[in-house]
Amino acid sequence: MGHHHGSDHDASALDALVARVPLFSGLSAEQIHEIAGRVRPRWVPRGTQLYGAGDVNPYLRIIHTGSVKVYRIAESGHETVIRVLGAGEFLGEKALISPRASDHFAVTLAESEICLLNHDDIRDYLMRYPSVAYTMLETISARLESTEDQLSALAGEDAGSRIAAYLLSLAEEYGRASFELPIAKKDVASYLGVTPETLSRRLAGFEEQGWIRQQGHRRIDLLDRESLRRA
Amino acid sequence: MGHHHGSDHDASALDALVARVPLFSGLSAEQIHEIAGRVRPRWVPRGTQLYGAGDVNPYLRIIHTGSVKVYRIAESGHETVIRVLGAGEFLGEKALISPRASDHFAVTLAESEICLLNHDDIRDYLMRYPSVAYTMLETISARLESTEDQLSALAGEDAGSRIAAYLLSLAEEYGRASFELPIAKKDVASYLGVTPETLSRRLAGFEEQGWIRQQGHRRIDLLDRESLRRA
DNA sequence: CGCCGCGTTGAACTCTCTCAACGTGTGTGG
DNA sequence: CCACACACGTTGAGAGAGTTCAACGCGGCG
Repeated sequence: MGHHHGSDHDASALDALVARVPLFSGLSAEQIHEIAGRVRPRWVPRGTQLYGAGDVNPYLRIIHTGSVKVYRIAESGHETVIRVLGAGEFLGEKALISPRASDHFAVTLAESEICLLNHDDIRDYLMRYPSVAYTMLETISARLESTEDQLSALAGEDAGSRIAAYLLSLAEEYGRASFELPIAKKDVASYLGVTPETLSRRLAGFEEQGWIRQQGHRRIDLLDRESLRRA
Repeated sequence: MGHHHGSDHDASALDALVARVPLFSGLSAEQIHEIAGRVRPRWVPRGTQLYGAGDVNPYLRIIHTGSVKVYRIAESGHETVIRVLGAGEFLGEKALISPRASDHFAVTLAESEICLLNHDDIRDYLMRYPSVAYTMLETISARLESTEDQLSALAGEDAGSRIAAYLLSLAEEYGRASFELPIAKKDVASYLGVTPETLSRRLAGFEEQGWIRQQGHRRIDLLDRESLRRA
């Protein structure tokens, strides 16, 4: 949409940008303005690696538009997608709290507008504004729960169940039975702890059963949610 | 050791108990005393279920002595041990932050002295004492990282590697090559995402290779860490 | 328009689970 | 204090789900 790659916001637009970030939702206009003064928004092209394992990362990153894939690479070389973050979400908080070298990777999945916040600044806000700390606690806690969900599903459910559950959760999130996968199938596969081949075969199986319909490589229609739920 | 099951602490002993909790390590003596006044320590027998899925849990629990196993049960019925908490650690914070019904279980693995803190009180401390919020953030963030570790290991490493890595992490934690498993083998198996049979076979294999030695059902000596690391 | 990465399909393999039987130790009650 | 019981742990054999390796078609980005 014709954005320049750089800071093309004037001061009030920047305030508005910061005000839309859930992490700062409890703050007053003055406090928002203070933070906006410390913030550096950047347009980042698709496919950019924000950081990798071993990097020291003195920034908290806030995603205004676009999306970011966070993943790990096990010693065996296997890549696991941990989560995908979208507009309003942040990443890089781990280094803020326990400043060891990061062991995960982050890459943009689409062109994204991302703000960088200095760790020292954020730590200052955490101490001065309890609502910021509390909101961050809420967010991290929700991530922990979701990661625990993935873990117990991986340990306890078979591939078909995990895939079906994932489709149902997408449908619920979008409020529709027809939707596009938010990430490439290979990333879905990694996120669900299966190989792309297995994902492909299971989806083909679901389609054969008449439970879903696939159009192109991304669009999926759920035709029989009840059967999927029982899968 | 002859403890009564009930509150057998006098006021100053209670202060000392609270002062030893890492969550409150940043607070002054007066602030500790204030919290101690709100706290109810309890002796809980081994094997007691603290809460289960579906329970609404208006308490943050702090473990003074003993240990607690936190686990989930997947829809398939499969039990997954998420983590084991020991002295100084807390549980029940999820309900505090997003008060939905809990979907996990907690049970004491040994007789434990546990404090109950009202959610309303804790929320109050979080807002008034930034160091409490910050320490909680540190803790939850470390748990998130450890859960992500489990997840990527489960998705990317085979059973032998996970077991070897677990043994090595125990040795590092204790600072010795000889140690006792902190939990029963069946719980270790669940934590590592394998069946007890597989764990037993792999440990027997390690022993056959001369990498470890088992004594009784709990004690393990690491004889060749380098080989374990390569497993 | 060309190319590379993604997705799909097939076939063989293997790791782990499942089911079953047996041994062991720990805690409890007589 | 001993006997028993039950949960835990071990070992064996068999089955199955998912992976791996390979080839091919397609489509989207440059």
